[in-house]
Amino acid sequence: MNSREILAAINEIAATASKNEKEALVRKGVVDANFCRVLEYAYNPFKTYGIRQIPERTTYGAGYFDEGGNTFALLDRLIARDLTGLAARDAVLDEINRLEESSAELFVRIIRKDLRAGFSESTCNKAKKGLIPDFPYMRCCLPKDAKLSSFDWKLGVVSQEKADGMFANIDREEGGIVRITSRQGSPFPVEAFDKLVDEVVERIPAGVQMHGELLVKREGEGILPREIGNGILNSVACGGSFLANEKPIYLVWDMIPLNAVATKGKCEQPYIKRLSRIIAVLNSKPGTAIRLIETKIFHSLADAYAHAGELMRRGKEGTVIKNPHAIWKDGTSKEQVKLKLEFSVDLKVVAIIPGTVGTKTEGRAGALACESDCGGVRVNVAVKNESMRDAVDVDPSDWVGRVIEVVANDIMKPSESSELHSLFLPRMAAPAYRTDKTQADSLARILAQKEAAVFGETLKGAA
DNA sequence: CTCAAACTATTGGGGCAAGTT
DNA sequence: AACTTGCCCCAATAGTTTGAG
Repeated sequence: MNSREILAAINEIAATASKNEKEALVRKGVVDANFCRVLEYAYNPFKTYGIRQIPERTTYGAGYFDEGGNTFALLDRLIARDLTGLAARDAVLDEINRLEESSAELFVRIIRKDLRAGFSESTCNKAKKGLIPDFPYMRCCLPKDAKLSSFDWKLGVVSQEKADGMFANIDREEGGIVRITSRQGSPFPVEAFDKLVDEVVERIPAGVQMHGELLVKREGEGILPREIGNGILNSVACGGSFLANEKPIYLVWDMIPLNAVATKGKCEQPYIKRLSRIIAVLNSKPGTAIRLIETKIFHSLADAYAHAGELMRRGKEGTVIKNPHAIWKDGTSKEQVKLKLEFSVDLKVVAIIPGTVGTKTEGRAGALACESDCGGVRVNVAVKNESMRDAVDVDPSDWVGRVIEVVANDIMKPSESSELHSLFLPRMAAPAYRTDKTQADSLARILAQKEAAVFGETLKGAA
């Protein structure tokens, strides 16, 4: 297929509502090498182009991909950051101008990493196994999606700190190779983690993958807060290194055989058994960089909530509780549940933020810019749902000045990037503004709301 | 026929590095 | 030197189809 035919095929998939039919069409497409290549360049997470503001076409060409030009070679140069900044923008504009309309559209969709056809990486891999690299990961659910009463409270439910750092897999392969990777599969440079790697080789049996949280410890200051620690880890991930007085700490909570690490993979051994093994492994040889995350066993939900409350009062995010029988699987588990801080506040809408260019909300309302009564807190909150988006678009002025209820998980203090307070994970409580209230909360009241939520968890736990 | 699982798509904040002005 | 952009991490939630019970 040439690039014009490929866009036609993609648009046909976009026009098909049924997921099964989409998959069937993708299956038909992947027999073509060029079609595969388009999927790969669009959805392989390691192929990124370093350019978000894509220039507008200035002339109309007639070319196709790799006919009269070299589209994939250009994409490769962008991936390699051989072309960046204005040079990248110029080269992309030249290519858009060289291509005929459909091909140019396809080219732009690839750079945006979104073919806009209602299918993505997992459908690609169903159609052609291994086409897009993916990284097995078990997610927690929230209490509203779990059946906490079915947990084996009699045997004991595991309650662990929800560490506030950076998730990492550590693989110890049979050959002795150690790999540290992020949730998105990007490798951390092991050279920077030499002491941790030594400890893995020394203490951890071959053929396993551990799951845990990377934190940074600084001499005299202890474990650094998320923003600082993750900043250092981001820098190390980009080729930097730890200072002499800084060292990575790995708080581990799971260990599975490497052969379970696969798309839709499973490890049927119950969590309580995996946990015992981690404890046995760590106890058999001493070390300081790899530690079991804070772990307790409880026999009632009230006690589990009390533990979450205790950690929140220590400034932590909360806990994750796990059914002792929970298996490990790639996907969202209903047997491990996040208990974390959440509170709601009232904010005033000060402006409408437009939706992202290139998405279905382009040219429509995307989010509401909100402020506290005193102006000390400022945060953008996504439009709740489509009917609300319709309402905002019909009469934006009706929304500005209104008060909305916003649920959030934390308050971000002023920083280098913002002189105001902000909220972490803000979302609207309901798809409507409040009709009973015209005054927003002040910063002081918002801080108090958060404190009340922390205290409230304790009360709930004690009840 | 109902409900939950699976998947895709939209939105949020903070910090770093590299590019731009 | 100051500012901007892109990208990494951390997510929650909506809306759809599908398939299990």
